[in-house]
Amino acid sequence: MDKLLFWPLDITYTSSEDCGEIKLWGISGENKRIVLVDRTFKPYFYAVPKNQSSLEALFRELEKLSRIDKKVLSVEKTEKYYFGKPITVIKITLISPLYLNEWENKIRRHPLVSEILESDIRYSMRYLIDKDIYPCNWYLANVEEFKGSSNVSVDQIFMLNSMSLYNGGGVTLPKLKILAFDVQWYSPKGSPKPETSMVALISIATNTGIMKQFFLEDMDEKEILSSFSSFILNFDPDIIVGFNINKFTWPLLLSRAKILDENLNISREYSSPQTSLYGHISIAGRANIDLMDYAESLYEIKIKTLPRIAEYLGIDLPEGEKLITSPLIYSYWKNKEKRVLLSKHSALSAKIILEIFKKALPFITQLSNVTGLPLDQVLAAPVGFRVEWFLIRQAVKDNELIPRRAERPYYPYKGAFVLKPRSGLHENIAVLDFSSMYPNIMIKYNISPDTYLPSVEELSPEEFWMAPEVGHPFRKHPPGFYKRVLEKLLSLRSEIKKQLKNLQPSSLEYLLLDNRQKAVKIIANACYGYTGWLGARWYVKPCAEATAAFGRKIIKETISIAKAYSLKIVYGDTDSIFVVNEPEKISKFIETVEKKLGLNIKIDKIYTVCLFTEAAKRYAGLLPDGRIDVIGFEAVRGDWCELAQEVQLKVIELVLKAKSPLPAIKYVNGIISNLKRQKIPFEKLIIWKTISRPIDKYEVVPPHVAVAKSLIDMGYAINVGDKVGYVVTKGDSKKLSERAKPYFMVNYSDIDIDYYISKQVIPAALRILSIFNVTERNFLRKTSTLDSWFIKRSP
DNA sequence: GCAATCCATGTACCG
DNA sequence: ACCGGTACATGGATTGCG
Repeated sequence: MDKLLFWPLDITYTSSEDCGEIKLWGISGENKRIVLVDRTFKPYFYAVPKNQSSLEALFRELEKLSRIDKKVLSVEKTEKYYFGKPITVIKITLISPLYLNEWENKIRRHPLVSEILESDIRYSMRYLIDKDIYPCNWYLANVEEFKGSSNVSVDQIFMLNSMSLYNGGGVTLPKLKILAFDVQWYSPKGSPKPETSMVALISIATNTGIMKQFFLEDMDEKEILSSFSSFILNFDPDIIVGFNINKFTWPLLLSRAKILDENLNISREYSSPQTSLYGHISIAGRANIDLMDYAESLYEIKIKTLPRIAEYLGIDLPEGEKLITSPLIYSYWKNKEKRVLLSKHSALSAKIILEIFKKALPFITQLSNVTGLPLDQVLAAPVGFRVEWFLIRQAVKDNELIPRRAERPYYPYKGAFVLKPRSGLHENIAVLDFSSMYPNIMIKYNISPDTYLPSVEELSPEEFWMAPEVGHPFRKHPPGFYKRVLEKLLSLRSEIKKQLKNLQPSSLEYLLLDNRQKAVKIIANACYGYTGWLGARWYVKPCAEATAAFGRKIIKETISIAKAYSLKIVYGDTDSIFVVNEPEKISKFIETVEKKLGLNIKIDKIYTVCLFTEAAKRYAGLLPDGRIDVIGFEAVRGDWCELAQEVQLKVIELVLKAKSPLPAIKYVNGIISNLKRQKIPFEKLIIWKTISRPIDKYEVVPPHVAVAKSLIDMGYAINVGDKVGYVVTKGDSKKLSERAKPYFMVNYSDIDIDYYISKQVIPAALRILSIFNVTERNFLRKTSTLDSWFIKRSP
C-alpha cells in the first residue's frame, strides 16, 4: 500500500449492476494527474416510519422484502435526529446507485412509511460528505496501484483505500494547468444558431504561455473542432475557462458538432461535455469554469462584459488593443478586413479570460473548499444552495437527517426597520453598525428549525426566548442547528483573521486566507436569507420572521439609547445608525448598547460631509481620505445612462466639497450645452436594462422590452437575464417605448437630445441639488429650433 | 373636456 | 432559485374641476 498527497479537483461516478464506482480526479504531491478509484462505497437512503411504534413492523417487512432481492445490501435500524428530535429510522443500503430509484419507489407509498430521506443526495456528493472530503484541499491518501487497463487520460490510476486531511503544507494550491478559450461565430443575421451559423474561429491561451488559433480561413469547420479537441487532449488542462460558456458557447458548440458529425470528446475519460447541476457544463476529470458566473458576484459591474471585468480587476489590455462589444461581431467573418479584427479580438479575449481567471482562482478555490461544492459547480450554484451544502455537511457531522425540498405557498413577512433620513448636508457624521447582526441574533436567541416551539404550554418562560411582535418562541437549550453552524462560521472567520495578522499581505498564503475569510463571510451573511427562502430544505418561516423581529427591536432600542445620550440621529437602516460624531457621547453610547443589548456595535466609518435627500436607502458621503461613497443614487444604478451617472457623481463631489450648489449648477449647464452640441460620446447615452422574464410574460411593454422584441425579430436571441441596450430617438410618438431603439442601429443625429436633458441629466442632478431648492429652471432649457439650426451648420 | 393624480408594473438598489 | 424594504420611471386609468 502506498501513501500519497492528493488534491481533489473533480468527482465523477459510474454505476454497474454490482457496484458504483467513484472516480476522484486530482493532482498528486508530485504534480501528477491521477485518479483515485473507489468501488466500495454503497449508496443508501432512510425510511422514516409513520410513528416509532410502527418501526419494528416496518423493519421486519423491509427486511423480508430485501432478503429476496440481491440489490439490497442491508436494512438496519439507526439512531438519528430529525429537526433536533431523536428518531429511529431504517437505513436501506443498496449494492449500486442503479437501484436507488427502484427501491425508493417500492417503499415510498408503504402505509408504515411517512417519508424517504436523503435519496435526493447524489451519489458523488454523498461520497464526498460521508468521507469528509472537501475539494481544493490537500489529503493524504492510502492507495494501491491499479493493475489493468483503463481508458482514462491521467498519469496514474490508484485504488483508494482511505484518505485523511493533510495539515503539513499550510494553505497552498497545486500547479494547475489552465486553458482559456474563446469561440467566434459567423452568423449572417442576428445571434449564432447551430443550424445556420459557423464556428469561424477558436482561440486558446494557456497559463504555460501557449497561444493558439484555429481559423476558418485555414481549415474547414470540422477541422477547427477536431483541432480544438486534439489540443485540449494534448495539453490536458486541469481547468478549462471561458466567458459565458455554460449557457452559450458549450451548448452551441455541442449542437454544431453534432450537426457536423464531429465529436468533442475532451474529458479525461474521452467523453463529451455534459449538462449538469445548476446549469453548468461538466467535463469529467477537469473543472470547466464560466467567468460569467464569477462576474455575477461582482455587483459593482453592472454590464458584465470582458473589458469591464478586466478593467475592474485592474488587468491592463496591451497598448492599442481593444475588445469588440458590438453584437454586429457575428457578421464580421463575411468581411475580409473585419476578419483581421475578429482574429485579434478573439486572441485578446482568450488572454483576458486567462488573466481574469488567475485573479479569481483564490476566491473560487476557497469558496469551493468552504462550501464543499466541487470547483466547477460552486460558482454556478445559486447562493441558497451554497449555504445549503454547508448546512448539509454540518447536519451529517451532527447525525441530523437532511430534510427534503418541498413545494410551499408564499406568504410575505415583515422585514427590517428603516429610519427616515434628515435631508440636507451634514458634517462630521459617524456611521455605527452591529457586526453580523442577523447571525448574532440567531445565535443569541437560539433561532433554529429545531428549537422553534409551536406550543409552549408545558414550558416555563425561563426555558424559551420569545420573539417580539411575532410571538415565536425558541428553546434556550440545547444549542440549535443554526446556532452551531453560525458559531462555527463566525469563529472560523475570526480565526482566519487572526492568522492573517501574522502573514505578509503580499504572500500567496495571505491571498488565499483572505479569500477564505470572504467566502466564510458570504455564507454567514446569507444564512438569514436562507431561512426565509421557500426553496430551503430547512425552511421554517418563524425563524426568518423572528430574526427580523428581533432585529427591528434591537435597532429601535439602539435609536432610543442614542437619543438618551442626546446624539443627533441622521439616518439608520436595519443594523446601522448615523449620528453626529461626538466621540465622548459615542463611546458611552456604544458601552450602553453592548451592555443592554448584548451585541457588538462599532464605528464603521466617519463622513466629514454627507448628504441625504428625503428618500431612504440613498445617501452620499465624503470620507476623511477623500474618497466618496455613493449609496443608492442613480450614479450607482445600472439602469441610467453613463452620462447621467457621471453628471450625478460630479454633482455629488462638487456639493460635498463646496457645500454649495453653485459650482454644480454651472457644471451641469456646461454638460447640457455639450449635449446640445453633440459633444457627448454616443456610448454614454446608452441605457441598459435587464430582461427579467420571457418576453410574452410582460403585461406592459416598457422601452427595453419593445427593443428586445425588435431584436428578436432581427434574429437576436434574448434570454431572461440579458441586458438590452437602447437609446432614445426623436420621433412622432409620445411613447418612450416607440422611440427606444437598439443602440447599435442608431445614428447620433437621430438621438432625442431633449430626452437626455430632461429625463436623464436634469433628474440625476436635481436628485442631489433639490436639497438646496434648485429646480429645473436653474438649468439651460431644452434644444430650440435655433439650436438644431446651429448644429446643422457647425462642422 | 382636460389636467392632475392615482395606480399597477417593472427594475434595481440597501442592508 | 437567500430575505423584505424602498425609490423611482413609465403609462394608462381615474378623479376633480367647472
